[in-house]
Amino acid sequence: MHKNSFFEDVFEVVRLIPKGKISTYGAIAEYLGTKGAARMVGWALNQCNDTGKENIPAHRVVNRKGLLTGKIHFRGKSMGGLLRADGIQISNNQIMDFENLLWEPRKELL
DNA sequence: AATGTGACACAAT
DNA sequence: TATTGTGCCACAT
Repeated sequence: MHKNSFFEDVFEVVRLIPKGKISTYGAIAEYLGTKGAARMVGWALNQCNDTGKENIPAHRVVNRKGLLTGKIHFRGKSMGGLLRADGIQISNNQIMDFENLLWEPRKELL
């Protein structure tokens, strides 16, 4: 069952984030059973910039405070713009109503 | 095989 | 309350 690498697991979970919702690095790492690998989740998502992984809504993953810490790593379109396209409101790199929009795979995918 | 890295998370100050 | 420092784990080199 561990055929997929950690990165691929991350991609798979991120792909499941519904439009209009967002998740966090820590929540995803925790769901994958490696709670301490939150940083690794971000690094994995960095690979999303590569062609072929454009289906992955990396913009829906933020840190646990709802801050768009990863926006600087986006090439081309801005992270905030993509989130707004999902109907999410942003103010000063902070997702509005963050807690209400949070999608935790640990709960949702159970 | 060992060391370095990183889009985090948390505790201590 | 805001900063700072440390842990953390899987991947890259």
